[in-house]
Amino acid sequence: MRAKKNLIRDGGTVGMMVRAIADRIVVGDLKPGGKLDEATLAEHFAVSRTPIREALAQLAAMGLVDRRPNRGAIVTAVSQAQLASMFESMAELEGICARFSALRMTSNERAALESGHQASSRLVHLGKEEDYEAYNTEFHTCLYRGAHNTHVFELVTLTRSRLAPFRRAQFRLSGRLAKSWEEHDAIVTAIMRGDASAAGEAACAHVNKVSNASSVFVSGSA
Amino acid sequence: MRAKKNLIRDGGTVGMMVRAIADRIVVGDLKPGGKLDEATLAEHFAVSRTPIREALAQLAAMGLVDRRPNRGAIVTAVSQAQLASMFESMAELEGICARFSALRMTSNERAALESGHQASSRLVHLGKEEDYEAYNTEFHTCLYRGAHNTHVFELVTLTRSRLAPFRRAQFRLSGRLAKSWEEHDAIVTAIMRGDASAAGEAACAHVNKVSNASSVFVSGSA
DNA sequence: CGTTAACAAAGTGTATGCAATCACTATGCC
DNA sequence: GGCATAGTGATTGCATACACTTTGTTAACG
Repeated sequence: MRAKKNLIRDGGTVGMMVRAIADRIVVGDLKPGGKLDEATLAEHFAVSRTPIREALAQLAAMGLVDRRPNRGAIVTAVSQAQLASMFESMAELEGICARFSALRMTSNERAALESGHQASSRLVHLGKEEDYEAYNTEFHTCLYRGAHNTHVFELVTLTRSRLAPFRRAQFRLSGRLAKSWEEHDAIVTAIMRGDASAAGEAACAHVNKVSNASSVFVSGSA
Repeated sequence: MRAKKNLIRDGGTVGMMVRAIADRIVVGDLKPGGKLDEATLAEHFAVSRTPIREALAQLAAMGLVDRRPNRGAIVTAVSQAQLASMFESMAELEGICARFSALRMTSNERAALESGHQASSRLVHLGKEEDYEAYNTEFHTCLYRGAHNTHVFELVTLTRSRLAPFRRAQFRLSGRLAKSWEEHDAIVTAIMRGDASAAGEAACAHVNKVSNASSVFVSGSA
């Protein structure tokens, strides 16, 4: 909540720059290991170095950049092992969310989850990757909210933001769209049944599939 | 100035102040909702406001303080619901660590875990609460490391630091020491057997017990 | 010719000053 | 008498200036 508040702080100068820099990192405009010169960034955003330093501090807290003492800040370069650990964590966290969701979701939340899921089947048949990706984010956010645990929500959101750069193009893999929907279906069905452990297993397996799909791009780019 | 810099060699000035302020929050010297005035803190640490601001930013990222735009920073006041969610998260995270530890701990790590655990039994019989508390921290850190997942380690460490203020006095409850050891024993035994699910269950249950024990103090103080 | 030490340049860390925003209070109006 | 509004005080946020650390290059010595 608090971290999110800092992220979404509209109108704030530093918040805007945080999002701008984070976007540039996620998009790949700034590559891992690339130097982030404070003076250059200050000139780019037409501000002084002080707010830039604040922004870099927040980005460092998010794990997107790495600040070395007296040696400047660089875009965080995640090793293959670290990436695997993040995906593994993500799978576990999603499993927790799905488990809790199966037990705690309100009837409204269940209805919204199911209706959105059924509607997304159209996107799959039409092959609308972009739209499905947008819905996918929404779907998972529903799971996070449905767990009714603010701290888990924070942790899973943090992890997702760190993984964002590596998950971007996962749906480009042929057949991934349909498989994703089937995996979602298993999760939704289990949640509707109130079967916590099945929902947890399904969500965990789903993320692990995404992990495998994304690792292709990682090894390809690195 | 130079003499002071020699003193704070480890981690830099801001890191030192972050730990100092965090300690004061954890100890209870600074109470939730208490205002953290930049000028006062700057005078207290004999530095300017700039590094204080950096320290507050890091503390905000840790979730220990809450920075309101243009309204100053206060010690984070966690609601009962948020606290419960954090304990629940902690239980799940520890469960994950124990599960992974059962599968991945090296023989050295297993030996260290078991020997430390057996040695701690002396502390229980002698009723050395302080020493046992110190060992307890070490024990759980072993579990976190044994999971061999850097990201989970980060998440669980973050959560533990946020919960630290509320877990301090848990061992003051009569009989909690012996029960804690028994719960540890169940975890260690399961890990030694390589029984992942049993280890996870045991660790999860252990933290939930701690949650119940700590909630007494929370409701008592608040 | 290789190695080391010193110097210079660049960039981060810190201090201080100024401007903008927010809370509090007092006064005027309803 | 209560509420709204304007003024004042304080505190945060940003900019600029300076000091210290680090790094790369060059020159001198072994």
